[in-house]
Amino acid sequence: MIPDLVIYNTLTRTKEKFEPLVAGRAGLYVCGPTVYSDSHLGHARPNITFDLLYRYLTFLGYKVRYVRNITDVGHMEDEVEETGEDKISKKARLEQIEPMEVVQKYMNSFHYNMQQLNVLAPNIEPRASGHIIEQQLMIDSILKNGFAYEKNGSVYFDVEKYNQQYQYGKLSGRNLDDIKTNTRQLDGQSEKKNSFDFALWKKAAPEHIMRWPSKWGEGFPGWHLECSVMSTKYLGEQFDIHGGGMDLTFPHHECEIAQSTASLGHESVRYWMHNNMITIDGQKMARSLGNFITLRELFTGSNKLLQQAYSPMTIRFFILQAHYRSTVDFSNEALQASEKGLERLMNAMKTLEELAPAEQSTVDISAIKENCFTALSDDLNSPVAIAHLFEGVKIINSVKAGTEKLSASDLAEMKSFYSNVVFDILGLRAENIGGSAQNEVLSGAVELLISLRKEAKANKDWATSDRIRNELNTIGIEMKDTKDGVEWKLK
RNA sequence: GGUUUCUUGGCCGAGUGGCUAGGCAGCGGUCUGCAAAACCGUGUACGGCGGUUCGAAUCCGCCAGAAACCUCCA
Repeated sequence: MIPDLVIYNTLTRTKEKFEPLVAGRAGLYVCGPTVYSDSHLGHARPNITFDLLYRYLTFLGYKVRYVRNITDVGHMEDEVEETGEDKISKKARLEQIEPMEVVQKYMNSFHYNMQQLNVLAPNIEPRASGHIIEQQLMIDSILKNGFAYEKNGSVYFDVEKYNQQYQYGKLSGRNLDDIKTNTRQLDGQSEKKNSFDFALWKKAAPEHIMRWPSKWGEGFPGWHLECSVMSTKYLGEQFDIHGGGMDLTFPHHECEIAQSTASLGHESVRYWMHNNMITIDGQKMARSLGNFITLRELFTGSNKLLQQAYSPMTIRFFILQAHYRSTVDFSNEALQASEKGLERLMNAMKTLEELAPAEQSTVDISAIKENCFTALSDDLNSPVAIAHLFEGVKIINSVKAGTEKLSASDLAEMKSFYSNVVFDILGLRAENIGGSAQNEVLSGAVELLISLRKEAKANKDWATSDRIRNELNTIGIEMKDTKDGVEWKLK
């Protein structure tokens, strides 16, 4: 009853049915972060998108191996830094600490942010610095196959030569002639045969902190090599899905294809998936543009652009409410809308647990279920799946109000369906469960105030009852009278 | 300049050759000592101009505007 999963393959620019290389198993590689500063909202997108994919594949019964790398060698900053030092060593200099200390610090904060967002850990999280030997071996094989050349202690990929035999640019829809006429001339490129050649191994300048020995001299691996190496090491020379941000399509993923092909004689990736960007005022949010909001700032509200703090689940829901291949524009209004929508959904989840079964159902729930899975199977259309969930919310609330009825079996089906989709697949979780706050002392104190207020209300002493509510509100505890008693939560 | 893509109601955001996406806000109502919340109901939009078609917001062309990539980037 769940339709076949169809995913959009950047390579063919069409939606294709997902057919794994090995029946029942799925191999997934996703480009992870370069850990040199705090993660921002933009980083949440691919991680949540591919977390959804991972969760959905798992739900569909695949045994998934999910590999997501940590880039801890650093990428070149040719334009900004004429010295050509990499991001990590630059940051290390600024903070006067070891490069690996920078890496550890921001890797930890990245992991923490991902946990907050309920992003599952990958099965393998390889680091570029831990695969220097493997990278050198791949360079060897590319050299041996004649698609690279050494110059002054650096090794470059020979794009023109590669393009004679294979097709450079197939992923991003470019051809070499266009690239030739349009590539900007950059400094320090005299070593390369052509400006569009890229480094496989780069000789380390004396001041460059991160360096490893090699047969070409001390240096460090090129920008694109780690992914080719680590994906095939852990998933095989050919594997199912490679994901990442759209901005990585060219040159990063294009170069990955070239490296793997030049080394192995064939491509490795069967389905390329790319998530779109998060924009702010219509422009891409990026570290380099300086228009980013870190996840920590979002969760605490400490950024001038933010009118309030937004919880991790609000951020997750916000991202899931847009299709992963569309841009999604940041705004306080949009996030507040997501916050309220999520609250409505989660309240319905709670209500669902409390519903009493009836003899017979007065509504058909099968359509919602089917529509929801149809949407998810259609290239992970989470916004449409969520829309169908909200149709169910209406039913749940109507049952609670007594205008509709659900049989015991339908009710059980609804419970498992909502739990599957909301918790397991979309990866949402309940937040702000006030009454059962972790802190028992606080709970006890608030319960006492609630009972005092109840007495005041019984005596129609509105001044006292309002005072308790208002002053708690000032302190940061929100108290609400509902039909079923008093609810409270930390704001 | 090249490559790719986008333009949907007050805001966000799906989708589609003919059948109300959804959320938020607004409005009306229910509930309530008050407040807040919650719940129910409610909106007929697809950049402009042409073309194809019985019929287009959906296909084609042109125009306008925007973005991503071409340079590290999620």
